[in-house]
Formats: sequence, C-alpha cells, structure tokens
Amino acid sequence: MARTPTTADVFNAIGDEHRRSILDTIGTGELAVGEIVSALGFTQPQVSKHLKVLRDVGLVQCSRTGRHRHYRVNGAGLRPIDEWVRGFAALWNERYDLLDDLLVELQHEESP
Amino acid sequence: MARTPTTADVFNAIGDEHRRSILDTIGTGELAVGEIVSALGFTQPQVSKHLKVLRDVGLVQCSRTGRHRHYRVNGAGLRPIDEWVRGFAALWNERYDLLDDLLVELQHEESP
DNA sequence: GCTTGACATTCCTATATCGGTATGTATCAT
DNA sequence: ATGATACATACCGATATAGGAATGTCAAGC
Repeated sequence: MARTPTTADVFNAIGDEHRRSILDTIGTGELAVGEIVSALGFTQPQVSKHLKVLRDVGLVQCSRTGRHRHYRVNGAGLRPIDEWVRGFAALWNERYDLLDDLLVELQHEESP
Repeated sequence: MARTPTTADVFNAIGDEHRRSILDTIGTGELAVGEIVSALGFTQPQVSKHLKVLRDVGLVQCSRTGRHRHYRVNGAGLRPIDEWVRGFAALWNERYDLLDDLLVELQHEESP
C-alpha cells in the first residue's frame, strides 16, 4: 500500500513545519491570509492550502470581513496532542506529577 | 517540488498513528520487538521500520539482551512537542496560566 | 559445523502530499 | 460595468513514504 493520509488528523497536521510556522505566526491574535503570506514569504496558494488543512482538522477558524479572511488559532484543537504527550510526561520529569495533580483539580473545577 | 521529508523530525514521527500505537504499547516499560508485534498485530518488518524512525528522532532507546532487543520510550524526546503545544495552552484554557507559573518554578528548581 | 529464533534491512510498488502555475470567485472602488 | 484586490481551487508533476515480500545478520542451542 501507500503512505497513510495525513490530512484530517491533528497529529499529522502539525507534522508539517510550514503549518506550524503559520500557527506560530497567527499566535494568539488574528491575521489575514495576505499578512501571513508577507510575514512568512510563502506563496499565497501555499498558505491557502495549508490553512485549508488546518481548517479541516479544526486547528484554525476563519471569519470574513469584506474581502479579507481573518484566521485565528483554535487552541482546543491542540488538546488531543497535549493529552497524549502528557501521558509520557512522567518519563522526562517526575516532578510533572505535581502538574498532573493540579490539572485534575482544574478539570474538576470546570466540569462540576 | 515534492512532498517534504518527515523522518528525522519528532513532530512528524508522531504523526503516524501506528507509531503512536507503538509508543503507547511500550508505555513506561520495556518491550521486545516480538512483543510489540504480537500486541499490535503488525508485521515484524513494519514494526522494525517504525522503530527505526522512532530511534532516529530519539523517541525510543534500544538495549540488546541476547538476541532480543528491548525498546523503551525516551520521554525527553517529546519535550519539544510539549513545549510547542503549551505555547498555545492559554487559548484553550486560561487557567493554564497557573500551570505555567508552576512550570517556571519547577524549571528554576531544576537548573540552579 | 548446522539450525532455529529474533530482528534488521533491502528491494519494490502504489499513492498521498507538497509546491507551482493558472484559474475561479467574491468583494470593493471607480 | 470595468478593474483591482484578496483569497480559494484545480490541475499538474515530482518524490518521500508506507507496506509487502524476500533476504541478511547475529546470537543461542544442538
């Protein structure tokens, strides 16, 4: 068989370095496509296609204003990755157990 | 041009679902290749090749015992992912600021 | 020695994906 | 209406990759 599909999978979406650059560039704010293009020096179709992948996996959200489209990062989409990685956190830092405890507390606070 | 290379990149190494399964299966212990094969039902070359990728990016370590090779997860290899994802943590949970504070404290404790 | 067992590696094929170029689609300005 | 701007999409070619099958390597047992 062939290579496994990557799109429609959050883990693979962030596997591409260009896509991570786009997310880093957007950061905590909102950016139009053209702003991302000029910030990173990628071509416009290249950015648009990566944004489509990120949209499909739910890592970015888009809002239209006139003929501009502003993208922002949907941090919740990264939670599956965070949770999976944190499953191994004990392997690189035993003190993370403290963080785990705090995490559990916070989660209980949020979902009463 | 063509598709960008994925191997030799931690982010892309965990993009493959099979590789994540292998890491999950090894967990916090040590497993021989044959044990992974029978646990997951993959073919032996398939597992060996995925393990090679994981070795190349430093996500697993191997120790030989007779003709067996035991693999264990090198959690430190996941730190880059954790750090990158945590950069967006504030976007999905503002309470994570508390965790960030604690993290900084812990890091200061470790590197005096 | 030879054989068996446990893995690694090589060769091969199919295909999903990436980037480039060109084109399509709206929206705004005149 | 015409043109320009902002972005999305379609089409194309190149290639890295995943999986399968076969083979290689090395240790242990006889």
